[in-house]
Amino acid sequence: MKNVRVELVIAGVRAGRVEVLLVRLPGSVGALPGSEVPAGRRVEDAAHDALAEGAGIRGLSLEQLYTFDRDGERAITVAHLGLVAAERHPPSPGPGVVEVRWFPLDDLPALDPDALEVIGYGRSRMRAKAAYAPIALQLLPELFTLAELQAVYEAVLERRLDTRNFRRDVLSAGVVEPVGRARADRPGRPASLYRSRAAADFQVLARERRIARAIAGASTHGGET
Amino acid sequence: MKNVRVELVIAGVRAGRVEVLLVRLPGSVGALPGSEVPAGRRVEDAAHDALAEGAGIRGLSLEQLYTFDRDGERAITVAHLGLVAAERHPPSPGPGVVEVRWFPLDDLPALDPDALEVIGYGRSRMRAKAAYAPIALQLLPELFTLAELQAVYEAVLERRLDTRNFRRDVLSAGVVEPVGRARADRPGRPASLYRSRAAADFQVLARERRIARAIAGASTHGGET
DNA sequence: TCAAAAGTGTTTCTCTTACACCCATGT
DNA sequence: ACATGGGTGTAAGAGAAACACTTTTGA
Repeated sequence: MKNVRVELVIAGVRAGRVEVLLVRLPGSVGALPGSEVPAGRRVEDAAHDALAEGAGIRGLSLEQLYTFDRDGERAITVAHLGLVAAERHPPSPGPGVVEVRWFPLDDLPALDPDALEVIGYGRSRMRAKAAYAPIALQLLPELFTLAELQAVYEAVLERRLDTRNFRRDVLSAGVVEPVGRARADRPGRPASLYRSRAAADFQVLARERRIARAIAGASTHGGET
Repeated sequence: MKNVRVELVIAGVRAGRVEVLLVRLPGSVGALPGSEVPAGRRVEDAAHDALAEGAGIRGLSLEQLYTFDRDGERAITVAHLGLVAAERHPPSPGPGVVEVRWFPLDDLPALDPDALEVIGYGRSRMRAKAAYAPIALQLLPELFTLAELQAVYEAVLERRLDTRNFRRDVLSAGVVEPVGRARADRPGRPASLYRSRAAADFQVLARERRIARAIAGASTHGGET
């Protein structure tokens, strides 16, 4: 018998940076959203509960990351990863939570080292997954421009992509479709909007690897060795 | 509070087939080695214990696979994967175990569906890992021929590799070194023996991907699309 | 008319794949 | 001598990467 906890790495991308959701509990520094798993509750359900209760975010699809067992005494922690469009999920602190906020990965507040390790796992998984699944589509609102899509990939993969190659590959993969309208709010030529063709089913099968590779792997632009 | 179990997928390769270790407990069909995790024991340590006690195999490096929580009531199961050279680890049944044996993946005995699912996870992980880490070196005895190495990859990847490409890639990757001697026990030209240059550190870093790809990806020979 | 972002094809190169014959030994 | 498995190089093709200018809008 052991105490079992869930912890959540909820990741989004904003302004070209990957961000994670952190909560602050009364009298403590920042931490990942999480909770104890009650005796009769499934671990995955408890993860959803913790996210809903701690940060007011519901209906996300969560993926198990790793099970940590640090000391053998206290509890084991089953870490999960969730990807969301940050702008569309303004988090609201639940009961017993002082503050919930997005923090860029490269500008995290003071955190306990275990949480940092969990975040590291999340970041790796995210990057690895980008290589075979169109995760960027989960990180954007329903309508987006190809430049925004590219920016998400660049943030996740931490390298610059070549625009021409990227556009060619994404379009020929057929995972997005143009909505035709164009923004005209900012200076510069307005971009056409697209939406994911995958619609509801973001779960990409392994045999669709070719598509995923196209969308993920689009070539670099003078990257390092 | 929940009961926590460990279960182990111990995989080897023999005669060109991937095999897993199964135990038979009194009055039950086959099952994966495993046990409850005692309260004060780390999960990973418990996994090593279960393998030592159930099958008499020690000192293996184990990798966490996934944490299963099937019903929410009984227990959660943290599954692990271990790779071994089957010939070098003749399993011996521990106390309370009727029989321990290697079974080829394509010829498993009656098993409960949960165990099959865990084995499926192990098989996927193994195949995926072969793409970026030289796992085949863990599946062979200390000295081996390149033909044996190739056979292991073919078993794990479930496709045939082209001998010339395979040898070129493996040798140019520099992960093995010739020991120079040659067997002369069977008919045919004796093969030179090699050993892993990685010696103790089988843990291959991500940035060595190029090497790993070389050893893993060596080209197909008229495989299917 | 200028600043700002969007959009568009072609060429080079590297990596992957395909392929067939001679060599060394045991019987 | 022959049967058996070991060992070797090259050429064609596919996929990845590099590269610069024109277009459309707001200010």
